Amino acid sequence: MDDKAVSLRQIADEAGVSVATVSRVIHKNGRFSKETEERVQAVIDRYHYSPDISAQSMRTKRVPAVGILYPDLANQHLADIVKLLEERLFDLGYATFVCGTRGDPAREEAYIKTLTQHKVSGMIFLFGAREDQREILGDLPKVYIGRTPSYLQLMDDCTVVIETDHVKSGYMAAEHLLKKGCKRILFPTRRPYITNMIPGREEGFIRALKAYGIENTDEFVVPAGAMKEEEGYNWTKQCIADGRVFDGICANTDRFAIGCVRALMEENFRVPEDVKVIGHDDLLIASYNLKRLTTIRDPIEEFCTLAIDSLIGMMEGEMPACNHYVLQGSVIERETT
Amino acid sequence: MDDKAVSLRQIADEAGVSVATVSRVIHKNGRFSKETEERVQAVIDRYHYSPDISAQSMRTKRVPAVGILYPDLANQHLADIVKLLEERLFDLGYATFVCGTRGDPAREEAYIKTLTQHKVSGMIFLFGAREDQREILGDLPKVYIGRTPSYLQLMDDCTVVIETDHVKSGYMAAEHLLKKGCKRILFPTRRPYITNMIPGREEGFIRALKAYGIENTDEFVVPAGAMKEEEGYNWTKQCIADGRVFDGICANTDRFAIGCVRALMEENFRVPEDVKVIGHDDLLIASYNLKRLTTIRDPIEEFCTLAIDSLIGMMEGEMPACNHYVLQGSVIERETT
DNA sequence: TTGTAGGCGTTATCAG
DNA sequence: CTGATAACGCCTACAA
Repeated sequence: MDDKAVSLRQIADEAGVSVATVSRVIHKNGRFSKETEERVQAVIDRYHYSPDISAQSMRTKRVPAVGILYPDLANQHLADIVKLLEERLFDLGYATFVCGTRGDPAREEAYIKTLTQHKVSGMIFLFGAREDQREILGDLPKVYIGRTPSYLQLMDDCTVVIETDHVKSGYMAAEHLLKKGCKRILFPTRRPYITNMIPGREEGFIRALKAYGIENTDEFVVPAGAMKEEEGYNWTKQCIADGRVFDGICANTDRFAIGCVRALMEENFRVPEDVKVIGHDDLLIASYNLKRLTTIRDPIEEFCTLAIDSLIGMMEGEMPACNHYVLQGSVIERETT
Repeated sequence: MDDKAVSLRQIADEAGVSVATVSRVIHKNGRFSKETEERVQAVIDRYHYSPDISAQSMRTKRVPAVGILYPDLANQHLADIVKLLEERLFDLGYATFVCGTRGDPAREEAYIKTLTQHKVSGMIFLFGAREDQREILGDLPKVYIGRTPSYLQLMDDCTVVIETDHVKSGYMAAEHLLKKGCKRILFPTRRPYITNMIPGREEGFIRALKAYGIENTDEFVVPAGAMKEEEGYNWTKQCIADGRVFDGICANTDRFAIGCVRALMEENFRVPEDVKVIGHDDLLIASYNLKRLTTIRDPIEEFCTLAIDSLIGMMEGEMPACNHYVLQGSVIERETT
């Protein structure tokens, strides 16, 4: 009753049928009698038989596995998503390969090549497909979460994009502060732009300001560097040193926002009384900070559910019902606003 | 010059040699002339040929991939390790499968079965192999990081364990506080014990107290629940409510410690002046908290380097030079002590 | 040093 | 409904 090395052949012999029949029974392809099925199934169960993946993939050109590509797993937001995707995929019979591209196009390409060689059944890109890989990937099912690759003009039947409406997110963040009474909200903007950034949020921010009667929006968009704690801290200190007057900060990331809060408190501003701060991402870190951070959260569970459903569907040959989902983030109000 | 469907056969034909020769050249098995090698290699390069993994694994029973099993990727400590391992493995030619066991033995077993079916070349267990899988896994190379499975009595040539000396860690944490002048340090202990816990730290804590002349250690070990923020918060509030007198807390995790700090500040204790707190793990969250948390950090880079080196070695047929590495953590001093 | 040929475990085609 | 049998692409004795 040992699991090792039982082959289709042996099952067939044991059941007194041909390999073809066993194969049919396994794949429920019909064309076998009820009676044969039972006999074969019994033997399969008895031996705990399951097909050899290598042999299978040799003919089918496919392995029951998918690859997930992302810039960096040390980013908790991404780790959370990978976790959800992987666990769900496993339950559905797919193993998952992970690929930390570091946002490096060369590395991304290498990963794609490797995944292709491993004959994955599908791929999921998280926040960062750089190059146009449509040629190489052909009609392999793929899902892009979080961002629409610029080259993806028209959708085909093998790709689905799931993202949040960043303009809306930016708008919501700003509006949250405006409703709390802020009159002068600063928005740290990445200059120069990098692919990774989400300009939509800035646009949403500006729209919100205008909607609330603030016209000179340029004054409130202040260039910043990267979007980590360090930069948030320095940027805030600089704003203060420059004599800027403000009562709100609409940060692009929680990590940046956390740096802002620290700087503000060091400079004896009260948060949220003097300055309100809102972040983006809802990292764990956001809820256990200096001040629990108010933030905008992406609906990652929904991301993942949609992604898996779409991907599985495509991998099973269906056409995606929709190939561009635009979801909405939500405000998680805590102590900084 | 397209990459698709070039087979050994075609390369052989193109180069005017037999498939055997091409295979030998690829695997540098010797038994071919310098001249032939060049000719063959040229064709291989020209076609960007690389062997079909499925076909290869069908004979070799091995796929250039390893599986990493861990309880939960939402735990940042684990995500950090997975990141390091994966990126390194990829550079060495191995893809990586990830498996979130949720600490569930049944799930773990299912993952192991799947990985076996995929013919991984090795496995890495992070903080949590539950069952004795030696039977099933046979002599597959495996590395356990962070914890020695209880059943692993004697080491064989296909398994390596890498962990920190938890007694030492507990000792260091306590000693750090003692040296800072703490006289009454509390240690939250998990009751009842769960597999996941690391009793060694408690022992180290007790030893440190005794070494510093404190004999009634029982008084300072206070039962707690899980080791998250919530529990740390409640546990601290309870200690205060119970009228316990203390000037230090030696927490088992950063997350617990963070809850402690929050509770302390709410109760108007000054940190670190009135009470000093030290955590464990050095999560990102630790360095951007209410107060930047002093903590004990495991040498995860070293974990990963050793793990990869050992695993790769074993996968290439070498015997591990050492099969039980016991490393030391280190104190990262910040604002809470 | 090089080539031939068998087999790894499946799936799929094509007869019965 | 069922059974031979030919691929699939590679590795590796065994021969030459």
